[in-house]
Amino acid sequence: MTAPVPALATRPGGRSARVRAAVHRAVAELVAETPADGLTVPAVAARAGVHPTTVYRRWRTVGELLADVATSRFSGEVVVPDTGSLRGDLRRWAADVATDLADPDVLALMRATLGAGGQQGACACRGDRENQLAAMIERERARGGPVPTVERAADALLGPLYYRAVFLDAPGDADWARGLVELLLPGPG
Amino acid sequence: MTAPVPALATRPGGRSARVRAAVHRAVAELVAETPADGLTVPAVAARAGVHPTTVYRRWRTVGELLADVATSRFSGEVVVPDTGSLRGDLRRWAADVATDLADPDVLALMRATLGAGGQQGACACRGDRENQLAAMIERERARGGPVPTVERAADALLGPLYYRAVFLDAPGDADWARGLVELLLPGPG
DNA sequence: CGAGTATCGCACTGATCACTGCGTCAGCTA
DNA sequence: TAGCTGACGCAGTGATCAGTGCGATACTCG
Repeated sequence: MTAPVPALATRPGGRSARVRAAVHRAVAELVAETPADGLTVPAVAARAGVHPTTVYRRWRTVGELLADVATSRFSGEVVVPDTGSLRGDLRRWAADVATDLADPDVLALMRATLGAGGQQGACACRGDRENQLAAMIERERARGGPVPTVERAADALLGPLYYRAVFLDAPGDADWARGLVELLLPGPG
Repeated sequence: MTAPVPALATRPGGRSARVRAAVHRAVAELVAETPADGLTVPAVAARAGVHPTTVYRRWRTVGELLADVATSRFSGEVVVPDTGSLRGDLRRWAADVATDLADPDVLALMRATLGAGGQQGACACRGDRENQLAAMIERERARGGPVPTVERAADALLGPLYYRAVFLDAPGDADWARGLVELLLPGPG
């Protein structure tokens, strides 16, 4: 958790960044294509047009590589909206998350990361979703409105969203995701 | 989906069943021990005291093997309670599921199955949890009580339960699981 | 623009894995 | 108890993978 990508800190620009991007793209493509396993370092390197040695050096194992890719993928795709009310923020945010999770490639990446990355990979798949949730709730609290706990909001929103995406074949759509918010927040819809 | 274990149908007793049990136990042990990946057919065979050829024949790939083990593991561990009321049934059932998911070995098996088994593995991890939920709800409906849809119950119960188990480090305890039921069912707690 | 340093590519090795005929043995049935 | 069928173990092969020095290259900083 201290330095997932030690190389990027010392030399951020130029070829290193290019190699990193190519490897990330290769991982995403291969995970989306291959059924499930079979994701090996030589395969990733060949797809990225990079020597396998490079991948072995920068990322120790396939699990760390997947966790790194997942961290990048699940951070920044969804932004925290600001509609003026907690209900509006959560509705838009939940719909965005649901849309993001509906992508089969994202799903494949998440499953592969869970399998190979262990606990670290699982946390990478959450990205900063819980932090975004906390930010929206905190903003509402600053406005003086009644707010649920972050824990409860995560149970009511992230739980169903991720459960459907990972374990069911049919990911929820945006309307269903917005409905989750109505169940979480009492009062007039 | 037609015949996950073709061998068991024709010759259920004796050595075949013994081999199957040994392989299942070996998979569970190895998944619990090894960090994440590295689960190979030779390793499983060696742990089970079985020749690798046998594993290759009965289960085509590691993914199918994991899906088979997960199906066995996640079916039958939790039974449908019958307390006389939907609330009581769900409370006990949710607590049982939470307790089951708190086992790190179960968690490791689930993550590995998700990673290697793809969609089939994901369904295997649910086991017959949704069917159990549907059974409890259907029984309450026969009693004439108000019931939520199975979909909503799954979102409110299985969603948080599985989300916490897989993506968070801290699985929910039994009290928290019972609290989920109170949020699902309106009225007096 | 030049020196310094980190990163990458190349060639190589040991080890492991996935997979296939063939003979043998155990379990079902009459 | 005897015959038959199917599952298992054995030996072996081609292929792939993980991991390691060494030289070359590209980026950063003074």
